Amino acid sequence: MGRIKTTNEQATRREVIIEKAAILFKEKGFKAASMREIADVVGVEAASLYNHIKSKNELLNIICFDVANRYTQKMEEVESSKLSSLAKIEKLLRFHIDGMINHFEEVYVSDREWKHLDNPYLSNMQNQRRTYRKRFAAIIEEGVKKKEIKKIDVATSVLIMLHAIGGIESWHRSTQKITGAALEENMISFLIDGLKKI
Amino acid sequence: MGRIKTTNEQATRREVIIEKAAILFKEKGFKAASMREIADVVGVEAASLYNHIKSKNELLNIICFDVANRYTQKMEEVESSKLSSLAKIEKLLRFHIDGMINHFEEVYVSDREWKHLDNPYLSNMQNQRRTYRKRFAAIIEEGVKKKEIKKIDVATSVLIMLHAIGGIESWHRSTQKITGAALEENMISFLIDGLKKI
DNA sequence: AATATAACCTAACGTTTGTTAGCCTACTTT
DNA sequence: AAAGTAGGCTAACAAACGTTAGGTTATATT
Repeated sequence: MGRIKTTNEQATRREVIIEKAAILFKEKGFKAASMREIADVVGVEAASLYNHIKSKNELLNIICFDVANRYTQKMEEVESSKLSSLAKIEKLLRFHIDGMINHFEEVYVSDREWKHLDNPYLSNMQNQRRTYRKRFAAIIEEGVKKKEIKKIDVATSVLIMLHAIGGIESWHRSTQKITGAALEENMISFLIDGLKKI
Repeated sequence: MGRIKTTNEQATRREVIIEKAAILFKEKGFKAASMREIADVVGVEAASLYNHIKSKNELLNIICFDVANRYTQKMEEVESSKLSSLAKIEKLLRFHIDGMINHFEEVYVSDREWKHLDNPYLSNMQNQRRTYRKRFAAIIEEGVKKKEIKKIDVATSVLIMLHAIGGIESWHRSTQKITGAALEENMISFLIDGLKKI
């Protein structure tokens, strides 16, 4: 069929495959997307993919942990900063929103398809997600204690915030899109206002 | 293996199959859940399922449209009521939350697996979802115009509200659960406060 | 120009998938 | 008790899946 074309940004053919896989996983789901389909999009026979990757599941591993590691790193950065609790939450939210806007496929796949990871990656991811939510909750908790944030149920707010951002998916699909920047401001003002003392 | 046992609530064996399928679709996703697994849970051989249903996809159809029709019906009921816009939104939100708490599997599957419907059901569902969001947005829009709701970007609020409720999934998984009723009140106060004029 | 290696191909494998055909058995109705 | 039917079984199917083996071509290195 021909060789895999690498653009300037994508150094290796491996990265091209991962990128195309992420798009397909997002559109059809991990299980429904086949290696033959990925190969088609890449412009190559299915067997040829195995010169660059070990397995279909490795593709999912890479995508999921790329995202998860970025999130963990950001959390560490934010935690060790000297910002107010409210400002910390805002920073994390903006990071999430930015991720959903600019690395949509990866983030979307990581969020919805991680269940199909196999061990030990699966339990690893479960831990990482649980830990992340706890650290997120701890920041809100601290804000409430310091009276920077109004008294709310912490667990419920975490749940709302982290999932609300998933809604950006429908922004991607919408025909009359407002700009990404505008969306970010709208979301922040809705979510952060929900935490502010009046 | 033995016959399918029907409890008092579940009139038909068909309904038992659908219920078990919904649980499995939720846990593994539609594509990853096999007819043989469903059969196992039901306590029967895979081939026997076809005495009660036409196909695997029919199971998904039933689950998805059961939910979608309930939502459409509720929307009609709310639209034709004489409530304020804010009260209408609250009623719809409470309905969503209640659905996520008390009909978790069905609602979850309907929301995340509808992409695997096949035509004409797929386009039907896409229309129904688009329409629902539009009607939801129209209520907020009206509330803003009548100055019952504070000036916000309507599209963004719809997106946040409808997806935030999806977060109840993580409430189900959490070990130290607050009660469903408490969760409902917490969510409502967060989301509705985001719409109220101060 | 000769050689080494990376990248691709075809062909095939063993599984798993949804589904059908044909038969047997438990229950219901008469 | 006899007959009818609903619900189950085994066996098998064709298609699709992820993946491997082994050979061929293109590119890079010497």
